[in-house]
Amino acid sequence: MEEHKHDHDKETEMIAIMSRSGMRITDQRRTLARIFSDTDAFLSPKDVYDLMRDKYPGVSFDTVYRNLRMLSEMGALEQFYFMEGGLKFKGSCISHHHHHLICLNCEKTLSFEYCPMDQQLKLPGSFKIVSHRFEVYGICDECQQTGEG
Amino acid sequence: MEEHKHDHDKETEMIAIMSRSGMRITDQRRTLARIFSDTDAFLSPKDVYDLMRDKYPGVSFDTVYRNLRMLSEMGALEQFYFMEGGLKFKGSCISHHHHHLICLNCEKTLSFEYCPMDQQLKLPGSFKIVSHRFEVYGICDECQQTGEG
DNA sequence: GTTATTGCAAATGATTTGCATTGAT
DNA sequence: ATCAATGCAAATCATTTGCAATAAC
Repeated sequence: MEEHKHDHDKETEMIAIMSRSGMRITDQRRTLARIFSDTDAFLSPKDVYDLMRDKYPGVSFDTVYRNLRMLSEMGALEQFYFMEGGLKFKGSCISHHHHHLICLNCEKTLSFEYCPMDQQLKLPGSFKIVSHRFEVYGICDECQQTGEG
Repeated sequence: MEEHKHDHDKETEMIAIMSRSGMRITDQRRTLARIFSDTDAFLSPKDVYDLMRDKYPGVSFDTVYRNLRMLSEMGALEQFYFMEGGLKFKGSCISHHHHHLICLNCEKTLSFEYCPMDQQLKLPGSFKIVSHRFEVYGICDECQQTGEG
């Protein structure tokens, strides 16, 4: 059930972000960019570590963590905390604002354009709105078919 | 900046949930019900532990954890993972479906009725929708005034 | 050559578990 | 009296840190 619709633009963009932020482009980071441009799913640090080791048997867990954190901080990755699965990462879609459908089974994501904040929400009190979060969870086509949901 | 709009109904409801689920009503749990009916804010396990200790100097951290987890599982508490602050809990509002404004400063919450899923969202693919999440983050009235945001 | 990045090992922090004791029913 | 809940200590798991060796610029 591996995803391999490699998104070359995303890979290039990720490396560009690193460069722009003054990071050095190491082979590990190149591999990270490759991993995240190869999938739309959320990956745990362990997932990433395992994928990295395919190419770099000697890679260390802390380097994976360090890089995941740095890439998140500079916006190349999105973080998400799954109540059951802990913290996971996916390549971020910097290009435009949108929200996600998230498959509870395979954790792949599908983005969509509708944003609730575009409505005239009348919210109580007078909060100064800073950000919002809207996600829809379910079982994707594929997982429904393979009965894995 | 303590909240003390004690919600007696919520306290009663929480204890009722425990009873219904076959839990024994210990003093610690009574105190938990009290703590969560005294505030609309999210509390970390450490916050709860500290509040508990006011009444029970001898209470242990693991008991707090155990009870927070059990109460979440039986629906008396809602969990939320703050990217910066980790896992926190608040008394859940079982009565009706709604979403929250969450103050990024004091973590108090304000509920509102608008739900994006009531719109005719046209979502891509054919996900089987299971659940959703919508939260608005900002700075509450109070924190704006005290300049803490 | 200079400075960031890596791998290692060790430290930290959060959460969980086993077990004898205590307390609610 | 019975069985679940507690407190303690130790175990586990995730994440972070210090530092010398290494690699990118």
